[in-house]
Amino acid sequence: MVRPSTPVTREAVIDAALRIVEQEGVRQLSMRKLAAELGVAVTAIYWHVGNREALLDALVEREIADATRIRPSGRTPEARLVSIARALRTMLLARPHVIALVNERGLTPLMFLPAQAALASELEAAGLKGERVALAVRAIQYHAIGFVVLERWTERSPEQRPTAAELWREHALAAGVSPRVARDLGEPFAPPQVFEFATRALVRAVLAG
Amino acid sequence: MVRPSTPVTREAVIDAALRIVEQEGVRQLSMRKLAAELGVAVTAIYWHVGNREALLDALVEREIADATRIRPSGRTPEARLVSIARALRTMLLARPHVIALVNERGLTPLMFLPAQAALASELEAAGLKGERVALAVRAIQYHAIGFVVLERWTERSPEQRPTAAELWREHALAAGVSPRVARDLGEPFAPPQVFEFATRALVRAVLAG
DNA sequence: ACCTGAACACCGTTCAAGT
DNA sequence: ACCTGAACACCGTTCAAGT
Repeated sequence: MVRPSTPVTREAVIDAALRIVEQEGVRQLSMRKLAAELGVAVTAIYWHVGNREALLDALVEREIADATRIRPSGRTPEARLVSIARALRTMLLARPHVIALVNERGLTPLMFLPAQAALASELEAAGLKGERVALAVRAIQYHAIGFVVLERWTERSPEQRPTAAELWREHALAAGVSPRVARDLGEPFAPPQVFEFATRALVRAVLAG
Repeated sequence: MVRPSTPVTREAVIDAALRIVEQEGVRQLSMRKLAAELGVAVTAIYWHVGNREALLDALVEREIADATRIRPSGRTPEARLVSIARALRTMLLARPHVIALVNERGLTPLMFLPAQAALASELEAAGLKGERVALAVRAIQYHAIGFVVLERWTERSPEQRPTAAELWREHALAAGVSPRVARDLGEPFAPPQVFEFATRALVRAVLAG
């Protein structure tokens, strides 16, 4: 993986680090590995970016700059609000490893400001007033972000050892749940479908007051 | 922190590890620190628990065994469903560091089975049928767990550098949001209140179909 | 300005050896 | 059965020294 004579720049270091972080996760990013990949001594990295912490700062800065502005689409308030939540989900799925880093660095408000503003604006346009607006903004925001975080978790985690299906086969009757529902819960589910369903329900309830 | 002559048992190792994990986080759990705390050589730990990974397995096993069964309370379906979500939140807040470990070890279905069963049972009792039941179970489950994960994140993260208040002071007008709402969004919020509001809204919408 | 090698204080883990 | 010390292969980081 050693690139012989290409001059190493700060940008190149950040590029390489970003690649490792996105592909293998933050824990796999070691200064020595990075140096090896760039074909320089470990200490050269330190000259360019300071240290590991500062390197992660630089990653985060770049990712936040890339975060696209949110543009609501649709004609009804419900559709427009759901479209914001959907955009939030898409943005987070495209930046899997960075969210935690952003948060550690205290830049979460900055990152989610566009989405918050869009939600608030739509909710006011839909007629919501007073303290209910901020409450509704946060409810939708937490719902969307929390959902995606869990969704990513489930994707990344290894196969579950007692399968959901196995568990539901054993416990269905004792739990007072019908066979049909027990079977459904034992099967894998499509996150986008659940996200759409839950978001739509939440938005509708929030608009109804 | 050296306990001189007390015999070190497997249980004592797990106890000490659990204390470190809950107080300082998983990353701070090092075999050497653990050994120092117990007053033995590092390698003694290995005799008792195998290795670091196996030690974390043991932690998780104990925590799952401690996870209390969920007992819905309240008279209306809405109240009972909200009470399950609330119990889920309480359980997770009491076990901050363990959720990620449980998930890495593939034991998530096992941990959340009681809550899933309780939700499914209540939703069927409320008259929901067919595929909508499993969909609703997952919507509520993801909502509750996702919310708490974010809530913990926000608590643990350092002070945010551009304050939400500062950001909202600058951007309020450009974003098309009223001064009142901008001020509200610039202030810190009470997670339990938002959780209650969002959960109630979601549950109501799910029950309405 | 940019890079190197040596060194320090940390890790997790293995292994032969002690009682 | 239970514990030790030495050793190995890893970390992040600093520093004096090179061009």
